[in-house]
Amino acid sequence: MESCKNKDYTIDNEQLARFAKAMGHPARITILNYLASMDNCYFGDIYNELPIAKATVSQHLKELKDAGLIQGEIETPKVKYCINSENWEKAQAYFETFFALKTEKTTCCK
Amino acid sequence: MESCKNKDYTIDNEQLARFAKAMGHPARITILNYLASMDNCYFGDIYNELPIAKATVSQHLKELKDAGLIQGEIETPKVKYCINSENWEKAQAYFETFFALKTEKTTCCK
DNA sequence: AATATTGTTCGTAGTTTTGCGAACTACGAA
DNA sequence: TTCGTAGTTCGCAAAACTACGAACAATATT
Repeated sequence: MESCKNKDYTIDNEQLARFAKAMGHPARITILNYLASMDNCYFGDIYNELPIAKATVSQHLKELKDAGLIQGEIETPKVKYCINSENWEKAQAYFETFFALKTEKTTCCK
Repeated sequence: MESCKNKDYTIDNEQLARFAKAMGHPARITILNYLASMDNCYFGDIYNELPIAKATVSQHLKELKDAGLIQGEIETPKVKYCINSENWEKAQAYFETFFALKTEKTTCCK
């Protein structure tokens, strides 16, 4: 019957997935938690919170930055990272909306 | 100086990352959206919502099931999927708590 | 018994992720 | 200039992810 399956994913679903993917690693959750609750947010501090090599920390930070959840600023000789508030709130709204979809539903199976 | 870096990730951070990772693909977000808003949730319906092969759909469903976000039930000859409400709420709470951490903070850089 | 329906599983291919050490950049201090 | 500090980038390896077609299982229909 070949039903019309040339659907693409919606922009919103892509964006939510992007945020979720960025959060999809314990190191990155730890980083975000740390940044969300601290004022001091230098690379070295973050590195000390994590059980991984600094090269790897740098990579995770890059991914979070690419996803828009954090931002960095050079403060020679250190690098200061922090939450990107604008996108943080955007992400929060995305997740909130997403989970709210379910609310009043009855379970459909089992 | 070898600061003590044998920290592990916390269980909560691991769990949140697990949920986030499961949500980290547009196909899986689409599936969850669909299941969260429908009562009919057979494999075929889900398959028709997605621009990918059924083998791939099956794989994504398996990942969501492994992460605990959905559950399936055989209703010969079909398979009925739905949200796992208990874990859905757990995930919702995890994300809510996570994002709430930031609230009143001033931006720490830039 | 042969067919059709509905999904799952297998095997495979290509891409991405994760992680590390080593090399590198940029700057300040000795 | 040489050294130390603070991070990033490079190159590599192993593992995980994404996707597909083909084969398979389980049941219902002809």
